Amino acid sequence: MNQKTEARTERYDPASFEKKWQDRWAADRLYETDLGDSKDKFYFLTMLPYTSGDLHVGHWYAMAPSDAAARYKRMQGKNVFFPIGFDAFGLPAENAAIKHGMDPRKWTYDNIERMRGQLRSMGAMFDWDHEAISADPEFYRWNQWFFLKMYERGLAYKKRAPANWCPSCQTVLANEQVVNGACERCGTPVIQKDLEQWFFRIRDYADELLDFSQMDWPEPITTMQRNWIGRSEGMEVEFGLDVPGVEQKSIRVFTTRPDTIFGVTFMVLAPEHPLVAQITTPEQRAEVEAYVDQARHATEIERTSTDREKTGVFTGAYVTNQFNGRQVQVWIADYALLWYGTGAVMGVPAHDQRDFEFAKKFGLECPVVISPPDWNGKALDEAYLGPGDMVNSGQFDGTPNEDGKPAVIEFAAKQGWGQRTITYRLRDWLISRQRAWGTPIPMLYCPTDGIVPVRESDLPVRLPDDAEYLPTGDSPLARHEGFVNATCPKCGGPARRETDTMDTFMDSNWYFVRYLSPDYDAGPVDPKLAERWLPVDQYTGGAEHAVMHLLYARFFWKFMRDIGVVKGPEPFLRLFNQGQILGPDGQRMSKSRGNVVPPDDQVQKHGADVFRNYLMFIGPWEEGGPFRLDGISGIERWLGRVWNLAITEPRFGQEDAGPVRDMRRLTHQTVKRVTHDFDGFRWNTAIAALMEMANGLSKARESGPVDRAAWEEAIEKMLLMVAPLAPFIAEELWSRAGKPYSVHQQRWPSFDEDLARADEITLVVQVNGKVRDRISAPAGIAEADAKALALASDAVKRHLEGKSPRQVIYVPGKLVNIVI
RNA sequence: GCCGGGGUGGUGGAAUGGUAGACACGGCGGUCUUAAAAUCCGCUGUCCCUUCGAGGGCGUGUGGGUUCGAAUCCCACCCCCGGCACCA
Repeated sequence: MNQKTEARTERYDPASFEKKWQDRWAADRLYETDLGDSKDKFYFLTMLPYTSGDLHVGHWYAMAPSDAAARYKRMQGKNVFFPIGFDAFGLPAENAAIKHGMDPRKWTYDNIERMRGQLRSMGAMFDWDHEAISADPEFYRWNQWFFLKMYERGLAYKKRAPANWCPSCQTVLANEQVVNGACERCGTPVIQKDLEQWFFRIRDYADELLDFSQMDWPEPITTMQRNWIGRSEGMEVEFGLDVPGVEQKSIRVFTTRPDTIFGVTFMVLAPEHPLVAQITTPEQRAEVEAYVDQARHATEIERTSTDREKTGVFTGAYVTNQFNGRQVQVWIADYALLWYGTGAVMGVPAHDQRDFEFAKKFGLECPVVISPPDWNGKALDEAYLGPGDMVNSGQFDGTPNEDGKPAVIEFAAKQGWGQRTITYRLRDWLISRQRAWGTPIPMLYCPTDGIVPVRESDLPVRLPDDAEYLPTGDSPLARHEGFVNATCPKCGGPARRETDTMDTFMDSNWYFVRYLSPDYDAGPVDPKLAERWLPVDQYTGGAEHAVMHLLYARFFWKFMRDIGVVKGPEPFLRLFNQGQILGPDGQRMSKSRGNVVPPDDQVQKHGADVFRNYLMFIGPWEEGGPFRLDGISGIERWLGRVWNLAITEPRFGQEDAGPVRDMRRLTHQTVKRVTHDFDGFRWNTAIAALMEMANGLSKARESGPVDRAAWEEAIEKMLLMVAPLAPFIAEELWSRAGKPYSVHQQRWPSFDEDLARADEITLVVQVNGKVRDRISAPAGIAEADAKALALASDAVKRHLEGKSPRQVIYVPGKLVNIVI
């Protein structure tokens, strides 16, 4: 340092104060919410993290902006509850157990301990007193309780359903463990094996789930849910079956096109359809069996792909179309799915593209029964899907096909052949998992009493501490004698426990209810708190959950409402789905790809404030995208500038009205923009506005003395706006300015429309839609004046070339377009 | 394949019927310094013309359309991302 040095200003050094404030906030319990006071309550929920190990950039990307939004709500005077917990059951823990010989419980809880520390370093205002962990018996006990309630109400039932099965490992595989149709461990081709499994009747709620009117969700998400539920109205109709020795005398199909019933030339059964074995003729048997076997290896995506070459096999059997007495060949093809409709479809080649291709390939007839406009009676080149009059359709000839649909249904009903039916693409929810690290399903199998539920008073059914995880064929719990052997509550005799566990989506169905009273033991939630704090006001989480979790949770909420645990139609009033952050290579981050960006190094290097703001600045939150560190220095410079502006006073002095007005306008305009952007979760543009403000204040300070009142107002409002985004630096600067602790308990700054308004506008002048001039004009300029100003422009005259304008369009305060 | 989202400078992005490229990164030039870093200031889509004042053409994945005016709306196509029911 040389002797000439002025009092050197201290530089922005996050490491010097971030830890200090983190500890202070924790010691003061600054973020603890008084749940007893529900005045202006705001339940802000972000999806709970899975206990995968270390926190990665994706967690920060999800949680830092959620934290900023929760802080903003709090500054607006809401009593905000912002809890956190851990999704602790699942496959990765079990994989770790198998791979490293570790106890999945230890793996999970060690991860939680590490993640807690990392989450605290983020500076988020989580209320740790309400943490819930799904692997705690106090939590999963209520999963079991809910299961029993489902069972009591007939909403839980058992049936056979296929699961991925590796014949070599003798074990069930998750879809993730199947790579190109083969077992990831041993490479053996995976087959579908039928197992007895538990289901929840989500379809009973399908119509109610289609009602999105009681919540404010992004439209793409509701569209996806609507399509996922896939409600179709149509007809279920019987085709006569007469195969010697087969008891069943008809096959039912579901169709959304009853108007095309006279055009049926074949029927397709799903290869798994129970009738297939019975009706197949001896000559066709070998071919059919080979096809059925082959279909067991195909994934559903492959089977339903519309651009795949159609495959299928004739069973040798026929059914009768009762509408016209026509004999119709019965085929099997893998594009028919057993679970959808009746597992059988009628083939109308002329009016369904898939049927058309099938018929063409197998040389089946293709009679037209809906007349295309100006149809000449010739064969079609492709299926005709549009409207038209029914033809070749007996007594229905000449009926417009839309009227024909109800008419055909009515006729079928009168004849006793069928009826109007609604079917859904949505399937009942299979919740059984043949795994050890999950909630045990609380059911018993008694040789005398059959399936018997565990008594409520015997809950929780605890996971054993010493299960074996190595894959040897059975579910790991099935080999644990102490777990399996139980007593039947009905007869007192020996019984076996159900050894399957529940899908982990069960946990995420209701964890946000548990947060309210994680220690409550008289029920899943303290009813008083449920009444006061539910539903969730704002939910944030990854877009990848748009359908499954968010639909299951809505279903489960409605069930909880029906058993009186919660009130109201929907769990999440407002939803925001952020995009997914990808690795620098544009791929999903995963350890196996080696593209995981650990946030800890960055936090160490730049501080938590810089890192979280960088994530908010890189683009619109809903879009996500590849993560690169390229621009982080821009955020560092901006916060450095905020720091300098706040800790070094400018020269104050008397000033002209103009610059004072300009500074106040900058302040109020920025508050307006930032408020608006925060409301829409547009962090990137909010930060851009704050950067412009900081740049503007720097410039004002450099160019001479500034007005004290305007400056102090600017700095104060700027720090308040920075507070939700960068909680550490805001607190430090607020405290240095001698203002009362804590900046996070202050009110969000207000703005004045008049002060925010610009005095001058730039009037854009176009000739034939091309910009030719820009003229500065007073903000309130009248239309006639604006047009006159535009026509007087030299640039405009040059482009008019003497021609006179045909039309002059004026967009107030913005633009004049002269059309010639 | 189906459902949903997206494609804009060298890079991340802004603008959702009215000035394309705000705000940043990077680059170039300057200030300060013995020097470097940091800071601060200026320039930065592209091509043409230039008498150096400026002027003009092109430009938002591709092709077409609607409109006085299109990144924005409509139609067709291409590519990328998410989901597709046992990863969570």
